[in-house]
Amino acid sequence: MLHSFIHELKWRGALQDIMPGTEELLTKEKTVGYIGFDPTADSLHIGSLLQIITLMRFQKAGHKPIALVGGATGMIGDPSGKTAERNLLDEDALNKNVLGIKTQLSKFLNFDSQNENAAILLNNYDWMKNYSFLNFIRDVGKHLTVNYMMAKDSVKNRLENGMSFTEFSYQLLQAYDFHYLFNSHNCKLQMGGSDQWGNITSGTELIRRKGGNEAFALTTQLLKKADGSKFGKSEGGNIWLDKTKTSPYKFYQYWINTTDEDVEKFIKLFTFLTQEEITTLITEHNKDKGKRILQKELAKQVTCLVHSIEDYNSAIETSEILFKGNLQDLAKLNEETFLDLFEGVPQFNLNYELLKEGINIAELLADKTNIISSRGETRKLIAGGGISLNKEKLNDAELKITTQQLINNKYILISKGKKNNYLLVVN
RNA sequence: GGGGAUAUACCAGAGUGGCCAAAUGGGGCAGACUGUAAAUCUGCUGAUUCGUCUUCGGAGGUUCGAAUCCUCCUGUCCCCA
Repeated sequence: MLHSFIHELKWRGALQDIMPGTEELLTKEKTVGYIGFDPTADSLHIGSLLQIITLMRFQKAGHKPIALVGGATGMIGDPSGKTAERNLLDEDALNKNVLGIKTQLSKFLNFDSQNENAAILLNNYDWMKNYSFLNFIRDVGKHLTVNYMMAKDSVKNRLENGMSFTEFSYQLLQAYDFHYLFNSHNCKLQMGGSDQWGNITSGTELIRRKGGNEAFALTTQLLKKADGSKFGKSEGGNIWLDKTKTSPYKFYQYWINTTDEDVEKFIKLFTFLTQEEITTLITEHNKDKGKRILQKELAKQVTCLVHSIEDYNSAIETSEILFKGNLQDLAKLNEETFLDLFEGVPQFNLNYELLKEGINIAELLADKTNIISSRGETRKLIAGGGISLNKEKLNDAELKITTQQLINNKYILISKGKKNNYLLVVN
């Protein structure tokens, strides 16, 4: 059981860098390992999902995971991968973010203390808050040279345009975290995305220089989509794990839309299906790619992991109606089902009086709601066949919308293109 | 401190008195094809009551007319010291 972790990361294509000796360590003993999450928002997004899953695999392989929330490091801001100095978060926001992220993380790992390898959730603010600056630079700063720190990519890339001392010190803080966990929790391994390699090795270096001990590191691939765009973004922004920020429907849609080119890679990275199961799926998929077997399975697995089977089922139902349904299907639904189905669809409330008189479609979409940014744009879209009302394509840009168009005397479904749906709720 | 260059829409980048709401490319959005994929092709991409109105770093000015000329200011880059 213990030997399988690295092997698994490898066949899944997740492994980027690994420090020599790491595999031996993991084979030899039940290891404590950690990954840090900085509280830059009150929810994690799917960019962090791979790290969460890595911790889960780590635990499943019999090791003991620590999920570290960076309440302290989050106050500083990690310069890795950033081209410009960032604004500091204020304390209130930070506290809120820490709390949100803690709640999320606790869903994914097994914290049952009955288990020998129960996960632990820690916040580095707890050991940093009373550490004085003077003591820190004496105890920690003395062990790493500026020369060493400057050699890191995260710093080098910023020398041209400047970087505050604050961000420069980030790697020291992260290094100290590792050192602290090494001593307090016997944590010998730090994992993370490949952009964290520099920060992580600062940690192993600190552990070596300060106590003469050996610690280990591995990083996972930084994901990019086949078209070069950033993974985890859609036109609406980040895909969040929090369902109030990204509805399970939208979440499901993100995964179902994975291109053929990416889907094999993603299903290996983001699911817990076995190698055999995945091989079988790939074979099936290749027989008829039009069936999108891999996309469907990927979307199912990830939606169930992050949300729930119920959320997955309603995402499917909503998708069915939105992509294959027609006006009759919509009209058949009773109110409760209707609202359930469209829970994940952006909604706008309208006053019934507006429709009594009838309102121009362009005014409705551009002024009364912000579905489309301007009236001119709305007209152009309608002229190009890009707008549907209750699943029926519009061709008249001067159309008056009245209560006649309401489904169940209350709803109007607007579609912009094939994939963007909006529900107008009229009261 | 001295000299020079440059600032144009989401980005890159042309435009150097009227034909400029501003070429072209990328990106984005929509349509066709398809499989809610990719590639390809087509249209759109400042607002508008379609008469106009606001826009080319900022503020003034010249002119019948300014992205384009002049003055000042600001930002960025380069060279010399």
